[in-house]
Amino acid sequence: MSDARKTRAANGAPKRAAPAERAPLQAAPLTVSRPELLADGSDREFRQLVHALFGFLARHEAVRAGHAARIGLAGVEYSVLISIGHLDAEERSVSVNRLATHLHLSGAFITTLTNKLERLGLVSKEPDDADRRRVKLRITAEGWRRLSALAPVQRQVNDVQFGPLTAGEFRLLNDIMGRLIDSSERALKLQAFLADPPASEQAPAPLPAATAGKRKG
Amino acid sequence: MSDARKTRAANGAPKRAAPAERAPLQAAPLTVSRPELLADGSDREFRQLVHALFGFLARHEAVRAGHAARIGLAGVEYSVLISIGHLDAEERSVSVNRLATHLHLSGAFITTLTNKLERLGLVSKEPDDADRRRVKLRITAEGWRRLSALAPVQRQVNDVQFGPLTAGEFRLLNDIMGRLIDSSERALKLQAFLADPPASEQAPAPLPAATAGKRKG
DNA sequence: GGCTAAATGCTAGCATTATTAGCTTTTTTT
DNA sequence: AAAAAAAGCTAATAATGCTAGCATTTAGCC
Repeated sequence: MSDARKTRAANGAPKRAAPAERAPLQAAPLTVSRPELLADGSDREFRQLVHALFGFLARHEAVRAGHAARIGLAGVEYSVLISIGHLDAEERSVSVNRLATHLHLSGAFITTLTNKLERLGLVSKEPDDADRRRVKLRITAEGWRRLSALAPVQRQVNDVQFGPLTAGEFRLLNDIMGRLIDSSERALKLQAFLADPPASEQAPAPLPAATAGKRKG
Repeated sequence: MSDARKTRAANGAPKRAAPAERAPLQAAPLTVSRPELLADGSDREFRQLVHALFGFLARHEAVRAGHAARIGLAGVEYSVLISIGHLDAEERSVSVNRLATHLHLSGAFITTLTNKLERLGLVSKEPDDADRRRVKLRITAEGWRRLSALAPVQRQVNDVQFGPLTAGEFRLLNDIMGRLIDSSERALKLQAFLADPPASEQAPAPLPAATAGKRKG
């Protein structure tokens, strides 16, 4: 009853399994309502964008995985490595938790990854003298060597991946992404609120200050 | 030897573990070279964009997971469900493999997911009369019902998530994403080529037609 | 000062997500 | 008709990332 073909084969007769009441071809209601995002009253282009974003994400991650593979790492591991570099340059001291929030991953997972990178000799962990609960993460000389060796190839690939962008589009895209991150954050809060309203509060008050609501990891 | 704090605690003495030759603070070479993507000869903004893309896409997935949760599904399952709807509307017949390539997932995984959706009564699978190896995927009436029930909430959340976009930015973003998907595809091919050049071909001929090269899933 | 509470990171166990390999059935090619 | 290819299924397995519980250090409070 789970394999249509098997069912048919077993029966021998072409008795098709309950043709599932022909679904209304254009039954789908709008998934967005702002007029700026509708064309001729249809959300077709909007759905297209949402889908394209996933498509791009898959490829963007694949490119990262490719860069990472060049120095023997998985995609996330590579992200952890360079993020240590960036945070170290900007903030002068990188802890496990700092990195975890930066990358939106759990502390435990960062622990696992940084331990592996330490074993590989790409990252060093020293106790932080100011707060000895903390660990100071740093890229080792060997770590920098690997990143440097990677750069020439990375440059070629990145040039192709972002080739179609003009300087203006590049700046605008950068700007748009910044705004979309913020608005997505707000959307997530609203979503959590709508999924789990604080009881006795039916009113669809837009933008609640903050709601607990269990959130998936 | 993997836990800096433990080592220290065990020793009692503050002997810090080999301070890891102070890494050059700005040793990182450029990761992109096109002048359109550089500002003052630095790739800082470009790195920022790459990072922002991951940040946004992570939240975009979280929003999808939230929508999905409303009808008791995981993020991918929801994507499979609506993709069946879209492909069915556009192409009139959706097979497992068609869906797999559309979503960039393996056929086996699509089989698993669609079987679950069938068990849940949201999707129907009938043997394709034209080619009986194939299965015709369809959203059931119940599936449409769930999607319709979801829509009002989805609309509110999507309006917030994409709130900052003007009509012009929306169209441009849509256009840019389309181009970036194509260029990313090309970047992946180049990357595969550079990782595994067909031997005896050292010349860095840009844009090879097509190379086999094992690719990670 | 001493007791409690909070914060940091670690380990272990597990859930989810998605792939590859091998099999059966049907279709296509020779 | 036989061989090769294509579609989808199952099983085993890999990668990814989380939660729970623990030890150590720090901060707050009386």
